[in-house]
Amino acid sequence: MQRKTPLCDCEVIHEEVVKRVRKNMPKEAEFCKLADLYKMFADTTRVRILWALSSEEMCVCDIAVLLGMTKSAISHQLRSLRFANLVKYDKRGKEVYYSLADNRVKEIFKKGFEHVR
Amino acid sequence: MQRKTPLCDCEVIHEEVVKRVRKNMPKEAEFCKLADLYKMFADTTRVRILWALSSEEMCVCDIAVLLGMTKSAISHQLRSLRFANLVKYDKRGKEVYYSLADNRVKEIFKKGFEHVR
DNA sequence: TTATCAGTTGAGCAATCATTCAACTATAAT
DNA sequence: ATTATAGTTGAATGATTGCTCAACTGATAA
Repeated sequence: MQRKTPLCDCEVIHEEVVKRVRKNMPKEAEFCKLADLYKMFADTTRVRILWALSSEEMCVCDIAVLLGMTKSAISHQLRSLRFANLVKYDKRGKEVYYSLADNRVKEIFKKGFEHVR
Repeated sequence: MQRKTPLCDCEVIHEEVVKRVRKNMPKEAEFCKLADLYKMFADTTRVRILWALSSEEMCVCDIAVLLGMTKSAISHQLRSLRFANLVKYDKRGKEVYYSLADNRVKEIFKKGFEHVR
């Protein structure tokens, strides 16, 4: 994800435009965080997991059955989602129950589905 | 992005949960479209381009200068964004002016930034 | 204690992807 | 016509990523 700061290969054509846009531009770090957030929604498996958890909490096996995938694959993805603070987990006995960290996740979904349809 | 239909490696633990969730589950194609949409936001360069275009229309050179990248790199990304119907372009003389395809893009942004901050 | 099952983890692999580079098109200026 | 500039394109490359596999942890059941 790291990006070096390369030189551009052309002259400014509309200096005022560039200046104006740059003025309000969020910091690189903000864009990184934003991209990292959307990365979590940028994969069919993760998006399906998130959708499933937006209906109710589920354990890893349930999700694996639902999506027809291995526990390992699901667990790996849940790890990323946990890292991104999108899901929380709760170990009860042998099982681990996952649920959405907050309902802002649902809102992001909604916006997306609106656009897609 | 294609995904084969592999077998899961465990028994159902909560059959009712799985059934219930599966019942309202959107089709795979829907999730694919959603993931593809978010993929466009899942990269710092693209997200910065989209943000820039959400302020005003810009030509490729302007964007290249703004982001300190080559025209080629920018052009490649604009191509993806055009393919995803997120930007439109308008050739005027030697320059090509890009702008957002519609303002739903901005709304998606807003949701994202809300979450990140 | 031993066996079993839920879940995690790390290495490895194949696929995807962002950028570079060089060659190209098209428009404008001389 | 020639030259210069804006932009596009395709191949090549290095990095990232999603899944598999096998080994592991830790809790329950026998």
